[in-house]
Amino acid sequence: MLSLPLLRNISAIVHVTSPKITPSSSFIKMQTTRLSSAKGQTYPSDERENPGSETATDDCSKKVRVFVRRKRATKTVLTTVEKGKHEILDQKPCSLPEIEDFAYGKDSSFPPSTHTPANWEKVLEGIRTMRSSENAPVDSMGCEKAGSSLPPKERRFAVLVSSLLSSQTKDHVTHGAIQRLLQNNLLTAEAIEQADEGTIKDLIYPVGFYSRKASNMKKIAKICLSKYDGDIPSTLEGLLQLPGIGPKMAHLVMNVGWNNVQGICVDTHVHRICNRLGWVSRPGTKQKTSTPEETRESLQLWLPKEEWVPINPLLVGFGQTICTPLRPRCGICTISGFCPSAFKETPSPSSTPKKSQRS
DNA sequence: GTCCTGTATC
DNA sequence: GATACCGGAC
Repeated sequence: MLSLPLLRNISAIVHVTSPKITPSSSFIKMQTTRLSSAKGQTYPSDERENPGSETATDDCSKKVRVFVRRKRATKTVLTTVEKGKHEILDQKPCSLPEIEDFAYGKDSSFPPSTHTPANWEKVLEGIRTMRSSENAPVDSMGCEKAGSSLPPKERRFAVLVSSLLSSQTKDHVTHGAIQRLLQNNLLTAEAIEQADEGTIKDLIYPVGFYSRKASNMKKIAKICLSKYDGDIPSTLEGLLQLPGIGPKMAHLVMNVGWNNVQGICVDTHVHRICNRLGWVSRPGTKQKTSTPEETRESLQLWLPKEEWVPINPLLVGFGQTICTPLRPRCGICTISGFCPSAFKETPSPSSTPKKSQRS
């Protein structure tokens, strides 16, 4: 697991323009094969059924080219803009030992993304440690795991409905609603399509926005039946077409329902914490991102893909217990030394300092 | 009063 | 960016 930590979505192309550098060139070629084959690895999957979607998209991948000429080498880091078109992210001279470190996977700062924040691995490790001692609500339930004993198609539908119901709702409330739907055999597209909306509303009460969600469940069931043979959409685009399913839930469903990681599931906690840590910014600036979607795109530019799934529960739990929206507990946070926002009055979130208004 | 792993609409 | 959607817990 710890070998080649950063290379999962990186392919390396090494052009040796001069065969004069005998000691290193053959070595580089040998390693190139290994690096290239590391690309395209998909996230561990226990079920191989995923008709419409492609694993491991290239939209976050980087290509690294190392040009060796005489005694000088240049590293060029490219990112794929669209098919066949690349954009140069970074280009600078490097020494041959540097190339060897890269080839062996020792050099964790390479490729030198302009977005990669310093010490991010230490920060992540620190948060993991804090999370293992502190108990967060997110750990107790995990509502999206609902229906894990069901057949695949029904399980996926259960995942979709759980996600829909879980927004702005405590996990145990969501869990109860799912249990009631299950007991009434109302957790398939067919059943929901036939059921009365009022019945659904009563069963899912008191989840947040239950009325709107009951209505959305009916619409979703209809779409799943007419377009997907009662299954759920297997692509991000398809999921986003469903009423009540936005980017956060669409990525969650792709992750949990299809074992297909298309993007990071960014919610309010991930959004807030990444900005506090200075891990994300508006494109081309140092300003904070203003929406979770902007955060997702910024984070995906540098965070290694193997962290894309675990980052969510990690930061959610951290955000629920320590790095809270209002008055974060920087005093007990072990990574405050790395945090540019530590011990500062949080300026951004809903700051309406209407205190001292009393006569 | 404020908080809740959001989404859709204005 | 602001607001409605929803109600319960603290």
